[in-house]
Amino acid sequence: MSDHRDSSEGGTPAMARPAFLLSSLGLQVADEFTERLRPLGLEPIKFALLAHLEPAEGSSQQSLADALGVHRNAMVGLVDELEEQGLVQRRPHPHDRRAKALHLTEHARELVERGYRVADEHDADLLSALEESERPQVVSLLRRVAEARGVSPRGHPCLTQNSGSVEQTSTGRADEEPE
Amino acid sequence: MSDHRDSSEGGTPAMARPAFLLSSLGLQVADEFTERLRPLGLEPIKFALLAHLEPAEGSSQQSLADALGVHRNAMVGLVDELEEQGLVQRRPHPHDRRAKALHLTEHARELVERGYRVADEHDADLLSALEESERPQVVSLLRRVAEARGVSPRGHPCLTQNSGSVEQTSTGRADEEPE
DNA sequence: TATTGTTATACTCTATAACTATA
DNA sequence: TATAGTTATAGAGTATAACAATA
Repeated sequence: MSDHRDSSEGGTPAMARPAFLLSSLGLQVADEFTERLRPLGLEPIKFALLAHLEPAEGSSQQSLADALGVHRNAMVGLVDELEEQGLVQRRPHPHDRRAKALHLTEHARELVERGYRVADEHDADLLSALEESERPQVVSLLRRVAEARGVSPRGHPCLTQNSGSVEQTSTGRADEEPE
Repeated sequence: MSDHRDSSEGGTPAMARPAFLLSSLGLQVADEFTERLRPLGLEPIKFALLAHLEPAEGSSQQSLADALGVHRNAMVGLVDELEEQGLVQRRPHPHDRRAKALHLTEHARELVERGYRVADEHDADLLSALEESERPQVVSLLRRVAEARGVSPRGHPCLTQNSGSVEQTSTGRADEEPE
């Protein structure tokens, strides 16, 4: 099966090139996670939002946006939709009347739980072609590569939206809002 | 260094999840390749086009589009730009007056050569954090995972454009045009 | 003066349809 | 009737700017 025409490419077959292999696999994996999440009515970025919010309820949109690496402008639409889905609520912020305190609904907490299970299944299926003993090996090797290259959770495909504002920000840093 | 706040995520830290690790790394790698290719005046899809054309000069736009997994509509713009860059030429096709036979210029052949070198360097740098002996290990492990999941060069991020036409195609198959 | 949330706008990308000339 | 190349258009996604309320 599969038409391996890669040998026509410049000496090294494409699938023997680490970079090509990694980027191809990475995209396929991201796409598949998106599909697995779809039945829950969530896109990856929305799952990430809910998951980040779960241990930090009451956060402002701005601080959540910072944590996710998205711009606050994009945050508005995300929260709009999640609110329509009955997953988050915007409440007045106790310490800052400009801000909205975000809260999860009970339904959302269930969804986050299910989302993590989907991720667990995805992870398990992903490496199912390898021997039990080999799985921690790849993860460890990949992790070392990722660390050496400064890959952080923040740079994730799903979270890649508008994160760099050119607006006039003098301090350049917003502080955490507790509780 | 790096603020590892991943431990806040549902039991398993994000960077310990194979799927998250792979998709994050994959995106970063793809982005970096794009950057490394930029000085050549090439985007990945254009490099792929030239590289595919190199051992198959005289191909029609349609057959090249099929090989790359892009739609022929998108092909037009790509070839337009490559022609403006003085990298490809559209000549009359010897056997089919509807088609254009694509040919590389001498400059393009040099660029393809340089592009492959960029890819080689990228591959080398990518795994430089690992021991010599570990590098073929990751590649082998990843390749087995990729094969088990049916990941082919065709599904590459760079090549992901409009490949599914809904137009009326009865036979659904175009034949190769030699020489 | 700076920041939060919001809205509107512009810009890029991609997908689809439709046209022409050939087959 | 089907296919190669082309063009135009529509839609999604993303980035930027600007505004009102509040700090």
